[in-house]
Amino acid sequence: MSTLFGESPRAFGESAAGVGGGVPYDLFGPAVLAPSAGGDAGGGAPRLDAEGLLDGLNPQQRAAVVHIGAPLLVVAGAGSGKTRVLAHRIAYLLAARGVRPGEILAITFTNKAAAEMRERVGALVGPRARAMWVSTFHSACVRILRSEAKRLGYGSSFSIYDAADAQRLITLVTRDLDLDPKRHPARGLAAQISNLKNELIDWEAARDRASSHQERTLAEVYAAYQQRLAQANALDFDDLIMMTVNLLQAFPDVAEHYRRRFRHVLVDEYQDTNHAQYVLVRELVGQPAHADADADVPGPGAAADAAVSTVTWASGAVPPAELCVVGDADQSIYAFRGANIRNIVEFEEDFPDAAVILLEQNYRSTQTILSAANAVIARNNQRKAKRLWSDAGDGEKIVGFVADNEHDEAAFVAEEVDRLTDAGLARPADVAVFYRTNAQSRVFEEIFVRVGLPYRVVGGVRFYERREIRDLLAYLRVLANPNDTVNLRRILNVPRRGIGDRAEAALAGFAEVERIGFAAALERVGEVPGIATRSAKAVREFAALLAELRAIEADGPVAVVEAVLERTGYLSELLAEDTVEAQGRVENLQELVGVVQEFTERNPQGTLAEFLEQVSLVADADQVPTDDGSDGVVTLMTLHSAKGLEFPVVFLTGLEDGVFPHLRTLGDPTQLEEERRLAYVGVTRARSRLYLTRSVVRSAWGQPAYNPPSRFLGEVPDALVDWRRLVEAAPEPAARPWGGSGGSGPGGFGSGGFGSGSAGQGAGRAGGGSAPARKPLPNSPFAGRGRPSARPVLELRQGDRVTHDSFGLGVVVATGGVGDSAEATIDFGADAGTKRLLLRYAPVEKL
DNA sequence: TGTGGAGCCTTTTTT
DNA sequence: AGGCTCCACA
Repeated sequence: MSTLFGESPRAFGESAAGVGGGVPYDLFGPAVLAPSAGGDAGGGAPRLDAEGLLDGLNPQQRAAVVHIGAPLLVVAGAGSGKTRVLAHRIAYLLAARGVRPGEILAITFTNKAAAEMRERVGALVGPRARAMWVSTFHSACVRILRSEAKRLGYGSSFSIYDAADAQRLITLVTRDLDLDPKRHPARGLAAQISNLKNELIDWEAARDRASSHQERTLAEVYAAYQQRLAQANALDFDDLIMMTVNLLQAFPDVAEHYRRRFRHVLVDEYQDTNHAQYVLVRELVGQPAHADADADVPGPGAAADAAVSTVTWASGAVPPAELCVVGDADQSIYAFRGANIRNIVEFEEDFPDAAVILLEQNYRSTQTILSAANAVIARNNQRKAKRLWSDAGDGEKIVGFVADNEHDEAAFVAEEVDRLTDAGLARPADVAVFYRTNAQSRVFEEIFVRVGLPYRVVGGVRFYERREIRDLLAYLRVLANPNDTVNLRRILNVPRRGIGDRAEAALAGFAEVERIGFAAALERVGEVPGIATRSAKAVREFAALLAELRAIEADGPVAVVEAVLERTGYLSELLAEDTVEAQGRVENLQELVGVVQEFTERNPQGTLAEFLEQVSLVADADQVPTDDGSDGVVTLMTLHSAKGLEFPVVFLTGLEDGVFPHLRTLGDPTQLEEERRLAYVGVTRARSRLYLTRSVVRSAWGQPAYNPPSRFLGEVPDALVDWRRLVEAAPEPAARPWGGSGGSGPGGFGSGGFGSGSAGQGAGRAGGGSAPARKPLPNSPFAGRGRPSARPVLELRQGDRVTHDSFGLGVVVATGGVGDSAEATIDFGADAGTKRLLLRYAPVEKL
């Protein structure tokens, strides 16, 4: 096969250290595109021994596997073998209960989880597993929507818009509506619309319930946005779920079709479901709404309440499918994007005859690690009691380390990995480094590159979000769906071909007036008023280029991709640039061509549209390196990406109040509890060795900040931790020795330690007099830079009352940062709202 | 129409 | 510190 690059692209699994992002590993496995034929394929599967499937399971696991009938909730603590239970339950259904594979629908959140489930089930039941639907919420919905799109007025080749596409389209909409982008940032609007969709509130309902000016504007944007999506034959991520729900509710025959088909619905990570997903599951199961179901749901209003279930289930209709959900409320870490912990907490109210099985035995970690996890999570108030235990013994103590600064912290991690590998105690592949925010990965990368430690960053600047990749994909999407306006406008002048903003606006205006699509307007440039002759010529050439590319589509995805790169001049422009950066972009494109080739090899009949669909539904968590038994690489990722994984050695870094827990959550007990669950997730990823590290100084926004130790550190019992290094007392007033007297209370905040600690220190620095006792390190952000403030920075604590020159009276709800970067979140009441202010500048006085 | 610099805002986490 | 948008200029 001829490639544009001569050499065939390197396999992406082997990217060298430093290649961040990357491509998900098993995205195009044949099973993903397995024929959707129902029924019992592969009759030659091994005859399953039902009893054998129960071997090696503990009594609770066994109960979950054999449970029959009523809806089942399996509360699965971290490491309690839930994937095993799900896989065995599915196999057991086939072996002992005569269920046909086609009757099974198993839903996960990530492709990786789906792939793993598919593999585990496949190992138990053989090729018959192919006939099951084992997929993510989103792919399952896409599959349903593709076959039923016509009913919703969509073409079956609809595009899927990810968050970035959605935001772009919203920007266009706000421009059309003449909204001030400062007052109405697309990002915020996108988030709000997403929230509405997660609550199954469509634009009409949003319009009807809008009571403030803000809400009316939002509804207006929502309506216009939805109209534009329809014009582009596109659905955004949230639509995939909401539209499927709408479909099932609006067309009883469709609902019945799927209910007849799926007699067993299994849902993984149930604690992460949002309202829309919850309703989707109910609709699929066909669970009859019990008398007071509506009353039970503290939904976002009448619209959502009414949406809970339209299922009226009379005799003669399909009986409800068997439902089995698995989850752990303590690992709910996605409330910020609409996940509703209520779904799992109130499962028994939703399904009155439900059975609940609790899995508390952990097969992953040492008791030391579990005791730490239990102690931390116990501080959360609103939770059902659950204590993980293990018979694996105590194992190693947890190692604590206080670094001088973030570079020092990263160096410690690198040295420690080095030490463990030299001693034969671990391979790089056994090690994971976790942090709260993606930005924190950089320091680790710098050090790892320097010392030659192989690593891989999961997430961060994602492969599919790089500009060149998005550009190329935009071309492909336009070819697959000519109405995809957002992507068409993206590539209109990429690479530069002389079609500027002005020409674009003229085309858009013409399309609007003529009520035709943007693509159609291109074809009629001649009639567009106000367009420069030169631009019109460029547009004609561009339209011809698209036609030319479209003609190649029949030759398969690989040919199309190569043609796009060549004939658009995209590649030659990059090559001509001759910079390191451009070279990197070329390599990325090369990698994408490799992905397309791989897709084609695995799916010889695969179309461009199918390829794009796979790509759209990729997530960060899907790119975790697989352990192939080699030494592998160290994995760097955020705590969120870490869920569901396990590593023999885990470094939990950046344990500072303001970093983790994140600054934005400090003032809100509910959000703090979510942060604590995140800590719980992080700790429970570790099998045998856990490191907890923090840094005294950390540069953020180019400014050094002293952050107090994370409150979570104080929640880990002293006896479990071996502090490898503590810092002298100086920068941290002795108010709170780490691991000391229990830290702050449950959810406690500002009770002593934290407030006084940070404020006192702030005074020390800001006053310019008593600098921290520690001398700056050569590479410290302080080196050679003394920058005392012009005036002492105000010391504030939570609860302080203040007055602001323009906002008036307020109350401090949270503080963070120290010295020049000290800031406070202050609630100024109904008029001004809550503001986050940099105290160095803010005209605030303490009362 | 394209370019370059100044100034801005950013950072939560993402299916 | 870095990436992006906006504005002034070629």
